[in-house]
Amino acid sequence: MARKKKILATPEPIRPGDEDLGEIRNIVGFHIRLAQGAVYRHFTEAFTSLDLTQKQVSMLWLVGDHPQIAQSDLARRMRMDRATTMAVVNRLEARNLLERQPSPNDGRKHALYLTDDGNQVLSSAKALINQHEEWLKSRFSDAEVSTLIELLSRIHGWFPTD
Amino acid sequence: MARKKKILATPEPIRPGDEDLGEIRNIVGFHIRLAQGAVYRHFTEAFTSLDLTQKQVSMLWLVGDHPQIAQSDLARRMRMDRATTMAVVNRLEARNLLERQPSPNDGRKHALYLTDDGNQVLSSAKALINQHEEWLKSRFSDAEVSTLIELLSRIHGWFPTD
DNA sequence: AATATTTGTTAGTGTAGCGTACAAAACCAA
DNA sequence: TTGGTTTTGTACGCTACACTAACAAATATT
Repeated sequence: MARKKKILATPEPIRPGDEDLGEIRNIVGFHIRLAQGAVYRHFTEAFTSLDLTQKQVSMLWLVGDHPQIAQSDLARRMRMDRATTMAVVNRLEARNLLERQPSPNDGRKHALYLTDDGNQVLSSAKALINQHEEWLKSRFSDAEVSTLIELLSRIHGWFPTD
Repeated sequence: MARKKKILATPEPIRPGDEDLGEIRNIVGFHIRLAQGAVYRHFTEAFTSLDLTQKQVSMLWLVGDHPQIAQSDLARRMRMDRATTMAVVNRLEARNLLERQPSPNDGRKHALYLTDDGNQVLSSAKALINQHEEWLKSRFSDAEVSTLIELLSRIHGWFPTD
């Protein structure tokens, strides 16, 4: 049930001679993928104790911010399809962090809300996220962080509102 | 064997009222993940005909640029562990795009090289990558592209050499 | 009322990351 | 040179997740 994870799977350190990536170093998508990988690994390490993935935390967070949200709404905001959203919700529900109840307005929808456990876990998760983000942001100035978010937003299509 | 993929799984369009992401919009990692997702989806669509993933193309590209490279070397450059690298190499080898041969210098290593098919597929892949990158870069000025690559490099730890 | 869309759901496929364990080759230290 | 350590490739198993396809119930549309 719980993920087996004892040691962080840090990629092996770069060695002299390994640095040359050839032409591929000019491919933006390649850099995004490597950066996401690095963030993913650090995130996973940071969340070993809570045993949560990036998607799971994002989902808890969004449900916490928007109680009674429907799965389809969650899926749109997280840019996932319904089937994948189902799987993540199922996992969180199985761990009693989140529950489904029928929506009063629309019989097709299920309203999602956090359980007491879910709220507690979300609080801990937010604390860990702050540490994780500090690790991530420590290499940038505030202006660079804003720039990075702005540039990334142009790719994924959502624009920061402040 | 071949992936079944007929229709791009574009996430459903954002609706009025969906835009509010709450506090999570300030999390850099969240934006990186969404951006990677958007790039991944466009990449997958672009590579439907060749039936290749981002990792598979990156691997073909690196092997093409560095013939006789060992798996462990590939893994380091792509920042993957050996087990995952094995899986990707196995898939490419099963499709006759890439082959292993014993390394003359080091009996432990296997030298990787592209087959004729692999070279041909890589050429097509590079053409598609150019189109894909155009799609990605079209929203940025040249200076912004450089900035983005530079900022992402600080995360994944590799610095562009030009 | 008939038709179309939305939503949740299940089932199945493919890709990927990681832990663990093992064997062979290479390297290093005494 | 022997004996311990490291590197490399490999196999097995588990988890996460993106996607397709298909279905039923509820709702919207015409």
